[in-house]
Amino acid sequence: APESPMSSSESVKSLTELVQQPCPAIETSKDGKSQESSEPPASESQSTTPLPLSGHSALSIQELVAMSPELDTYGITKRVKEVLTDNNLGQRLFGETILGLTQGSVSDLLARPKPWHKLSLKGREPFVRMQLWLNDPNNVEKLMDMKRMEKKAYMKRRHSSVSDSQSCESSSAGIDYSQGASPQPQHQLKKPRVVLAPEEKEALKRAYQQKPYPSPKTIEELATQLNLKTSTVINWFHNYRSRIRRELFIEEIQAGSQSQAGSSDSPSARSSRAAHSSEGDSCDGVDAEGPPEGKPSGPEADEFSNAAAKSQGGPAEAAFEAGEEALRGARPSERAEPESLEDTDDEGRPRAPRQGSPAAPQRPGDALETLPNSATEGDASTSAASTSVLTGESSYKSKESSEKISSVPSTSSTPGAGSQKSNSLQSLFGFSEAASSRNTRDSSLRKKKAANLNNIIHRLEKAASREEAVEWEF
DNA sequence: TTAAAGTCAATAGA
DNA sequence: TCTATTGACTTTAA
Repeated sequence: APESPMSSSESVKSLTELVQQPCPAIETSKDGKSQESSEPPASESQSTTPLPLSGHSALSIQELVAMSPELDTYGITKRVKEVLTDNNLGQRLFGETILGLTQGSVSDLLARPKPWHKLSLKGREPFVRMQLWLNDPNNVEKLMDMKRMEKKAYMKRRHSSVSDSQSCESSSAGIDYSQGASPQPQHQLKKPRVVLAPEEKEALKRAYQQKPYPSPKTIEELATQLNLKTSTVINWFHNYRSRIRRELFIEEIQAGSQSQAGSSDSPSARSSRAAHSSEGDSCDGVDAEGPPEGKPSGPEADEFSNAAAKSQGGPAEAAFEAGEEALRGARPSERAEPESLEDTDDEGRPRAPRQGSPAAPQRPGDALETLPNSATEGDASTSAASTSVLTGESSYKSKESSEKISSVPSTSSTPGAGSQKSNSLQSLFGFSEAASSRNTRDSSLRKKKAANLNNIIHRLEKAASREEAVEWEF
């Protein structure tokens, strides 16, 4: 609800005050973990608030989140990153003790924060925690203490080798939900992680460009062609869509922030606005949102243009064909393998094979050999295909590069640990250094938007040809 | 049921 | 080590 910059910053303050008191010392907060009960759903196993907040306060984190004003997620992460790096504190420590998240999640969160208004209640939680942490004058100190304690505990454990589960201190200290004790029997059945080969990724990306929301049939086809499990393909599309979307968010945010560097409105407002605008001008907000049917827009539609172009050929089929084509690049490698396709690929573990997913704990080496593919490169027979691959690839490259830039390096702003009260919230987004990368980003955005339009057109054509109901709002 | 959102956790790279 | 990436899983919404 908070709209005006003013109100948001003010409320931030109040929020801040609300929670500030409860977290005097980290250790206390630690032991205060009992109150986890407040955590509603199933997630209790992990994360569950080890956090330094509400040690005893009546407010649970959920409540705080619920009553939190709009926060400037980008600014918050920026400051957090600064504080962490300035004080040599790791994401793991921070994540586990302050956010109740794993390192990877923290990394992701810090690198690609979604705008506040795009976050669900759950998704806002970490940001509220970060804000609270930033507001805590002793934040760094506490984390340092934690670090020390962890180390001590570790040493102790090591020496006593007793593995009596790092009971005490750990609990008092950061709750090692890390791997720590592996309380239960080691999950014997660990599924090896699937690692998609670059060719496979390329093929999937191409397929995505043609059709961000492939039909089951297409997915099936892709899976078969690439010799991947259907679920892997499905997961890949889910993940890719969602990640692309986030990329767009940050690009928008950054673009927005720099375009109005000097403006006085609140950062939070700005960030959200930026995001909105993007959606807005993609005429349909289509972009980032693109739920299944209603709004297709594929965010990163970079190359959608091609898709659109070709799609017009045939309606529904187009997508499929596209998929087919997309496969070409990757296929060669698969093809090389006799069994790969149809050939009853061992259903037992359909795709496992390829990249070390199989029983073999996949090592780089394995992957290499398995993926023989090898055929791909240099194989004249595949030249045609590879050509298309290359084409596609180049575009990805550019996209990727633009993404790179987009990850703005936090710079100035208010580093200092300690007292960066909410005021910082207001000062965020003042960066101008980003300007340097602006052109690239702009063009990238433009490309994406244009691609979006193409995609829309494409889908409209499709829809029209099959007379399916369309409800596009332009 | 499907897609999105949010995470985990393995692992790739510095 | 630490951070970044990413396939898979879980929860939430529609």
